[in-house]
Parts: sequence; structure tokens; C-alpha cells
Amino acid sequence: MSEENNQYTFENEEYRHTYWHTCSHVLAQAVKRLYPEVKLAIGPSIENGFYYDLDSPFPFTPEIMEGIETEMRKICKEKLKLERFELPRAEAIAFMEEKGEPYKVELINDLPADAAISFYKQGEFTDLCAGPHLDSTGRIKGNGIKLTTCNAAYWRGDSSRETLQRIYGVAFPKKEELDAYLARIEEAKRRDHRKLGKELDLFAFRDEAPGFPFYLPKGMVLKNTLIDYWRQVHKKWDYLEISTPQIMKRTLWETSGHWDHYKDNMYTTVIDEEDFAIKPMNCPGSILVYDLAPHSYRDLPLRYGELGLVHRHELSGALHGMFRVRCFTQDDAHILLAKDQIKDEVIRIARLFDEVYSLFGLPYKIELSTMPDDHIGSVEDWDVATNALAEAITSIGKEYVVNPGDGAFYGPKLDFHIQDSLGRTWQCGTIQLDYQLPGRFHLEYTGTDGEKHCPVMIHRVVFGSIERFIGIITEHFAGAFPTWLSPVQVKLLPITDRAADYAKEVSAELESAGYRVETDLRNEKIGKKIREAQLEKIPYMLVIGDKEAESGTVSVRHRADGDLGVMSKAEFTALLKNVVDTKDRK
RNA sequence: GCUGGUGUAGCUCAGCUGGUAGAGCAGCUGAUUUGUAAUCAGCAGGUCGGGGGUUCGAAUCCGUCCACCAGCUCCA
Repeated sequence: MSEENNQYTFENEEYRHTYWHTCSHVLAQAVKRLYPEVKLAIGPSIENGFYYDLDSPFPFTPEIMEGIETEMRKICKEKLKLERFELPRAEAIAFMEEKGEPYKVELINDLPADAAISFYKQGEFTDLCAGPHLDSTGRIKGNGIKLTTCNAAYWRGDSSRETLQRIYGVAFPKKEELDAYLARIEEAKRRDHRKLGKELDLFAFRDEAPGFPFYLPKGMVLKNTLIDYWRQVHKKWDYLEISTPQIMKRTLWETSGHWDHYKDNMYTTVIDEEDFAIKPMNCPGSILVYDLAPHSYRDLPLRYGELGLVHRHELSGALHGMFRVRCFTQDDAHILLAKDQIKDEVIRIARLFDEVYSLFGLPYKIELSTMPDDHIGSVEDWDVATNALAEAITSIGKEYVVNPGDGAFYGPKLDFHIQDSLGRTWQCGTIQLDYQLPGRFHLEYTGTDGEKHCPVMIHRVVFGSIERFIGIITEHFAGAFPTWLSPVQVKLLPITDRAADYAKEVSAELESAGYRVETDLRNEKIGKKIREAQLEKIPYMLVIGDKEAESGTVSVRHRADGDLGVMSKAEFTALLKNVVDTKDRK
């Protein structure tokens, strides 16, 4: 989204954030003028606008938000100067205590001893803030401001602390830019995969199974086609496919550490008076496969691929269409290798990822997640592993940002994030290094020295999950999937009953050539048949009337390119074959 | 899980301050045999998310449970 923001008239990225940061102060000032009893928390600029967290005894309804917006415009018109000043710690605390702002007092108390404690004053309003800010509220275009939503947020992101109300807003130097921004949001909502999934009959959710997707026939074609592609890619990159059990004994999960670290998210059951768990991850299964036979360094890296169905009891509020479900198929792989093979293998994986994402035209961002508080293993191992990941990405000329403390409990990871239609990013691919699990299971291989060594394990997924990836590409293509992926690739549209037999003949020929075809034999006008096929986003429509039946031709229409004219059956089949075989994005 | 919001026919939605439900599309039937984004007519379809409560009377008010939406927390 940051690229798109540059089309606006902000002078530069820094000015945009300064502008929005000042907007957030104007927001807080407006709230305090109208509702002095509301307490202030924090109010920064964000990727797409700004927000202010407030502790309020009442909810901010749309009417109240409108009132606040009006007051904000007034403050802009007042052209209040913003003035920075500093106070010694004791005075700063006394100042905020006097104003009755407990959250600000807490913030000041937590500032480092040597930090300057700065404030910004605009008119009667003063806020604790490091800045920078615009020099006057008059620089903000009043009617370019829009408060978008109000939602809950925990004070300092801690779910055990107070729930605050967060008012989000956007603002632009020109009213037309605000309108364009809001129009873009509306357009993005039109490609929401939940909406398209329903319209295109891909998948469904039912109250009877919250968070558990139902694949409809067309969604199943999509899923199976993705899986076929996945198998093809992984064969090429030397992976061996396996499949491991859905339910395994508690003792296994205790050995793996999941019982201690992940139990709250696991579905468990009792069989013959013994505890079992439905797998939330595939790794222990792969480990048991490795452990079936002795291995030597010659076997490594050993790459086990598994399309593993996992179940995780996600918090109800976290569920989100196909992006966040409770049961999903991970396109998983577990690679066992020697420590000195890590960097090369990570490079190899990152190249595979790039090949896959490029095919779909998906831009992605890489994050390096480091050691969390809740971790197992030595800090030294973590350092070595984290560096290996960083070096691998740098060496293939890609960039990453660090996500401190966000690694899995067993090791650091590289996450590959892809954006949805609204610019929210979702983790799809991940490469996780694991120095712990092989040791917990006493895995070993015989090295060149004839001694036993413990291998390292890499966990990785490319799609992330088939479900999430389907959601991502549904939004990316706005439901108009490339022909090779489209549930229906060709729709035959006979104009009258007279052309029905010929249409069936063409359909049979295409089907026997391996294409997915539907025929619309309804007694409807051709305009209506075309309209509906367009709405179904079917790539190729073949209009068939008396002329085509007589000459043995087809009249081809493409969903995006329109009427392509009359072709012989052979010409059309060749065109279709080319588009499908090359996995053209058309 | 938390805060706020939403929940009316298969789908998209209307139903003002409480007086026992409406439209379009889809479906079915009939007519129409049609040349690149909606042919016409008729019929049928809902215990208004579920259980309660207030009321002479509840889709409309209250409470509760469920699901969904936005965000937070968490995560593929």
C-alpha cells in the first residue's frame, strides 16, 4: 500500500507520517474538547492513516465520530501553532497527573532515565510526544479528514490489561484524494475472497462447523489443481512425499514439546483410556518416519514433503474466511540435514518459493522472526540459526525486516508475507529452523567420520496452507483465475436448440482432451448466457449457432478480451492448450 | 477470548416510533428459438439466527446463547 500512497500529494513518506501524526493529535484534542472525561493513551501514524487509543466510559458511535470529525475540522481552521517543549521527569509526571491522564503518567515512568521528555502544545491541548509534527493545525485540510472505524485495542497490546477504544482515521491534503482512497477501499471489498467464494460457489462455512471450511465442487477443482502443481514443483526440487497419521498418542506430543507449549490449541480425545491428540502440526510425524531406519550423511538433506491436514483450536475472534481456519492442509515439508548444509538449503527453498509466487504474480515481503520469551534451546544455538537464515536471504539478493521475538518456540523463522485485497498481510510461506526437535527424538545420522550426529530440521510451507493460499489468489485475481486454475475453463453457449447437438460434440472433444467444460443448454437468449458466464468469470466462452454447426467452427469470446472471432476447432484447442500448458495468467 | 456492530426467502436487501412479513434475482410452469453482459407472464418460497422474558399483541423492546463482521491478542 505504501507504493500506492505515493500517488498522493504528500511531499514524501516522512511528511505523510508527520501529517498523520499531527492529525492524531487533532483527533485527541477534538475528543477532549467534547468529552473531557475520556483518558488519552497513545496516538501514532500508521501505514494507512492514524489512530488514537482512548479510555472512554461510552462507546464511540458513528454519530459521535461525526461530531468529532466536525470538531477536528474546526481545529484545523483555527490554525493552532504546535509548540514543542521539554520538562524534567518529576514535573512531567506532575503535569500529566494534574491533567488526570494515568496512561501518560505510566508512559513517562517507563521512559529511559536519560530520555528527553517532550510535549507538543496546540492551543489549549498538550500531549506527551516525541514528534515531529507540522507547525500548525492549519496545514491539515479539514475536509480531507475521515474517521473510518472505532475498535477495541488492549493497552500496550497486552490482553491482560485495559481494553481501550481505538479510533482510526485517514487524511489527505485534498478532498478528491480522500474520495479516491475511500473508493479504492470499496473496490477492494468487492474482491474479498469470502464474497467471491460464495458468488463463485468455491467454498462455504456453516454455523454447525465454525472455522471449518466446506469445499464445493468448483473449489475442490481449484484445490486439486493447486495440489497437482505443488506435486510437480516438489518432484522437480527433489522432495519425497509422505503422509502421517491424523491422531497420535499424548506421549508423542509430550516428547515433541507441543503438549507443554501448544496444548490450548490442540483437539484431544481419549481412546481405550489413553490420551490422544489430533495433530496441530506435521513435524512429529515426519520425525517418526525418519526414525524408522538408520541414516548416513549421504542421505542428507532428506526432504519429506507432506500435504498434512492439521486441526488447531483458534480463538473464535481470530477466524477469518479461508485466511484463518481451524482445519487446514499445510503444504508442509520437513528437511533433515547437517548443520553445514543449512545456508545452501535455505537458499534452495527461497528459490523454490520465488518460483511459486512468481508464477501467480504475487509480490511478497520477507520477515525474520527471532527468539521469543517462550523458547526452548540454548541462546547460542538460536544465534547460529538466526544468522544462517539472515545470510541465506542476503546472499540471494533479497531483503528482509526483523520481527523481534516472533519466532516459534523451537527456532527462528523466515516468514513470507503476501497482501490481501485490503493491504492486510498474511503469512504464507515460512522457513523455520529447528535445532530442538531432532534432539528430543534422539535422531541421528552417521557422519563421514563414522560418528553419530544429530541432524537439524527445517520446517517449511510455500502456500502456507491450501486454504489461505486459495483465499489470497481469489483476491489477487478477483476471482478470474488463470485458465489452468479455473474450475470451468470453457463454457459452450448454443444460441438455439438447433446448435445443441454440435455443442455437445465440441464439449465431448474438449473434455476428452482434458479440459473442464460446461454447456449452457437453457432456453435463454445468447446475451443472457454470455452475461452469466462473464459473472462466473469463465475464461473462454464459445458461442455456437447455425453458422458454426454448419462449418464445424466455434466463435470464441474471452472474459477480458471480448470477441476473438470465429476459429476452427483445432485453432481454438491449440490456443487453449498453449494458455493452459504455459500456466499463462490469462 | 476481548470491545463494538450485524443476523429478515437460495442470493442481495426493504420493513418509520411494537399491530402476527415485502421486492429484485435465483427456482418451478408456460409462451418465446433468440448472434456477444439480463425475453415475457404466472406460480411457489420465510415459525424474521436459537431458547427465554416484557406486552392484549414482538422481525421490531430486554436479557442470554450461537454465528458472522471490524479491530486487538494469537497465528499457516
